Amino acid sequence: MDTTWAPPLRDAGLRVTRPRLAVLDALAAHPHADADTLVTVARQAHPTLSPQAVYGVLKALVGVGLARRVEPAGAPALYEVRVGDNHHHLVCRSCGAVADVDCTVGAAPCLTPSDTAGFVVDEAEVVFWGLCRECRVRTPEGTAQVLQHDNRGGAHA
Amino acid sequence: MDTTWAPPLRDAGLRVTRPRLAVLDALAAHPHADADTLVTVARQAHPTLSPQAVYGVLKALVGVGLARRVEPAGAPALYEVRVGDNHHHLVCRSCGAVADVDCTVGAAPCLTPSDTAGFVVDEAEVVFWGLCRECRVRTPEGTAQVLQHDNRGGAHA
DNA sequence: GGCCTTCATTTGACTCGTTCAAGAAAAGCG
DNA sequence: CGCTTTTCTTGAACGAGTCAAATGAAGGCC
Repeated sequence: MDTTWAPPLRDAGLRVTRPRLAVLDALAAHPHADADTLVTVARQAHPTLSPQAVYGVLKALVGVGLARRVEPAGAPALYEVRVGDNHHHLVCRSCGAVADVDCTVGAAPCLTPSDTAGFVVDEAEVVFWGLCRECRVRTPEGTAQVLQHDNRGGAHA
Repeated sequence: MDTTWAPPLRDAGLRVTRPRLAVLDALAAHPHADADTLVTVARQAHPTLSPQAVYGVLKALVGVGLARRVEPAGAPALYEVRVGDNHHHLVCRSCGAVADVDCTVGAAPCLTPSDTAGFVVDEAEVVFWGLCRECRVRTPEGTAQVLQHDNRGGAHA
């Protein structure tokens, strides 16, 4: 599996190191993992790996475009290896689960705001908030409201 | 000015206090301010106001729907009083400036992802990343890349 | 293959934004 | 005007992520 990642790393001008391979494998196995999870997973391949090393590796990978960083409001940052296409994300308010949504590129009206206020836009980031199937089953009616955006105008204790 | 905010606060079941009025005024004057800015501004009306008080007030306001919290990746959270409509934001990668974008509600194809992977979506959050006019003038060609998302992999229109 | 330069990782401390907790003060009802 | 409840103050704590110095590994060159 190591050889799979070596060429992309070299092409990006990065050295091929054990920590980087371990993190990349961990990323491939966990498509939307936070730094902490990646430390845990990558340690199976490289037990002495430190959290800071993972942060460093991730920063390098994101810097050269081999990984992407996603930061849903109110949750630690997530990383994914799927790059090159601009897809978006579904985030569960209750458990934080993340799923990919393919962007309907081409005919994507949402990506060109009507009035750009003088900005030159180069990317549109879309986050869909909701409840995943499991959480919908577990919480009969909108009971759990864990992750951010819990502004319902309801009663207050 | 105080009387302007009192009714909404009461309607929401919140008491009308000096810190809350000060923060609301500060919010109205600075449409996309972070907590720190709000502390500074609100102190003009209420000099003894503490940062924690502002955090508390903001939490209460967001809780009842009088304010909205926005968290652009890589920057401290911003707050705004414009609620009730689902508008989106333009964020400048270089200076962090934020501008509102009216959402083409009604016919908003971006709000219904093709495959929801079992999620029930109740909100779509869109962030447009780019450069504001000032930063474009100041930095000839894509020089500055300060705020997150410096993955020059495959940005897409 | 071994040496050397350079880049990467380790280790540890530290910053920033934010939250938590206990007591004091103010709001609003009767 | 006094009482109850909410809210503010004060001070400490927390998690995620970053920074810096020193050790260690990667890979080009001979």
